[in-house]
Amino acid sequence: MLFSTATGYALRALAALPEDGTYCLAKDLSSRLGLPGPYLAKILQGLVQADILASVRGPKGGFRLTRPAHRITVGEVVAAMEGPDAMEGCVMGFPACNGENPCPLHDAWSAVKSQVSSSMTQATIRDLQLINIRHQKEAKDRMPNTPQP
Amino acid sequence: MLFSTATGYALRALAALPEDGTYCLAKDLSSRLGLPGPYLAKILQGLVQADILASVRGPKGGFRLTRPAHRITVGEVVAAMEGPDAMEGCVMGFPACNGENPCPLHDAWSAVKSQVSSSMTQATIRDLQLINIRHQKEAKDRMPNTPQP
DNA sequence: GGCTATTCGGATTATTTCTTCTTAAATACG
DNA sequence: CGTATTTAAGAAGAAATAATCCGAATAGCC
Repeated sequence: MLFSTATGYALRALAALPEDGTYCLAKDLSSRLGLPGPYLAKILQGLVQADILASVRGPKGGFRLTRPAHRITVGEVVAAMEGPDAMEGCVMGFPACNGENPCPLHDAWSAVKSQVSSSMTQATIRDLQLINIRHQKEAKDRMPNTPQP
Repeated sequence: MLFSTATGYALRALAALPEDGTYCLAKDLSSRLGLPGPYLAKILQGLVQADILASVRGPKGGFRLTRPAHRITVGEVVAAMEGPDAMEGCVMGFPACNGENPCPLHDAWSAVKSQVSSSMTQATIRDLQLINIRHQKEAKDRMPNTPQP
């Protein structure tokens, strides 16, 4: 993966939140996604401080997005998790690599960076939600004889 | 960086080895490159087991490439360091992401992967050596009044 | 209003992985 | 055969990941 596991967890959690702004328990998220509960809780706290999530404690509390899902970009989340310049520097860590004296992967990587960066600023949490929805639908279609009420 | 620091160190060390197959000390490499000596030594050991380096211990010993630099690809080194499927899976770690149900970065990332992979299998250690050589030359040109004999 | 159950917030502690250091083994040379 | 040199391997430290615990805030109920 390109990013840290924590960033992956953050994105998966955000994509699993309900769209209607209902508060959602950290515990529910972790059990639903199969992620380590306490670790996820800490990640969610960080997202609150980054103003991506809002939290309320006490009964009926939990976490929700501060904005509609389509107003939160993937890039924003990555920046909050990994720091603003996560993709800087040479792919291979060569200090001598720069535009005038490029490493063999320099151009490929530059292209990659701008491509991924622009995709990240375009893609929103809403887009990620759709993956899960499609994924669930797909699973359902494969097994039409689901438990009846 | 795309890869781990250890992989970066490995590539930098390989690129700094003499071309003529002379044995080179781990200590020399680390001091020349400014890398932590013991850690680099361990990395070099791993490269020996991957049949990229050969080592001899004792006086006049050291490390050297098992093949000419242009016969060792960057991809081979990365695979030895990071495992064969270092770039597999979704960029964001989404389990639900696949070709039929892609995440918003899926296509961009796929393009990236094939681009970087092919660059990696084409680029060799020899190419990396050239960066350093150019880099040194450049530094020299900027400061023509170097110490005279 | 006060009590209680619920849920986040922060601190502390374990576990694993990554990095660095120390000691042991091997080789060449006198 | 002994000693200096150099890698090899295992031990120690640092950082990331994951778990646990208790305190603080909120909502609902009596």
